Amino acid sequence: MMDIALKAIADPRRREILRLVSLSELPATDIASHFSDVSRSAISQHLGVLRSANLVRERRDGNRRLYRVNDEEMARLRIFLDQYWSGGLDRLKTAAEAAEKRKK
Amino acid sequence: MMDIALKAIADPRRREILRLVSLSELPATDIASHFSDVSRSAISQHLGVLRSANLVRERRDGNRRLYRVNDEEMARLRIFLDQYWSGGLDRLKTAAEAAEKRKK
DNA sequence: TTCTTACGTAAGCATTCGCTTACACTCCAA
DNA sequence: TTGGAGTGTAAGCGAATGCTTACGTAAGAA
Repeated sequence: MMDIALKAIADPRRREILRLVSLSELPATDIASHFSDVSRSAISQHLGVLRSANLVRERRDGNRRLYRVNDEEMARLRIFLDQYWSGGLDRLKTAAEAAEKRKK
Repeated sequence: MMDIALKAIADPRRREILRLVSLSELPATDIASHFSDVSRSAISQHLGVLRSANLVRERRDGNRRLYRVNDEEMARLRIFLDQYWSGGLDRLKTAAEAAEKRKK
């Protein structure tokens, strides 16, 4: 079931959508207009994927549908990855911090 | 370029492989024998995907090829996700911790 | 040298994916 | 009530994916 979410974020276009709707709630048209090289329908289908992965929430406002990121599901996905990768939040945290320190 | 890694971990079979080689270094045959419902060749191809995503390291030992997880690349992937999802490690950490606390 | 083990890789196939075009529906304003 | 704006969805298509079988190759063992 977490599989669907992982497949969803594996697509760069969908990650960009997630980034947009994490900054502010947006109607589908506005989201689509951010992608000049692809049709509105394609974006609508991407939104469908994100919706079925429960990574975005949809709210109706008259004619429009406003999307925003589902922070809770994102957090759940993150926890899943944490536990999967290293069997513990702590070990991962130190690994990430070490890598970040090395970067500086 | 992080795309390849994300696509790689989107597959449940490959995640299971990563889990195995994060516990201990293993020859390809041993890895394959963990999957009864799929051929050795399929696992070899999965290993190829993980290798080109730089998520595993390969070491030759005579006839065999020993695989282990590449912790450094995993950490890089994790940092990428952290920054992508919430634009900062701190906000993510608190969100994850809050979700975990809610779970208890 | 000649097997055998341990592997990667090529070819082919069914399924999935991301996209486009075309269409259907729901609001709301005129 | 008619029309346009905002949106999801069906159909179809080319490309990518995951799998199988078959083959190729390197490293010991016999």
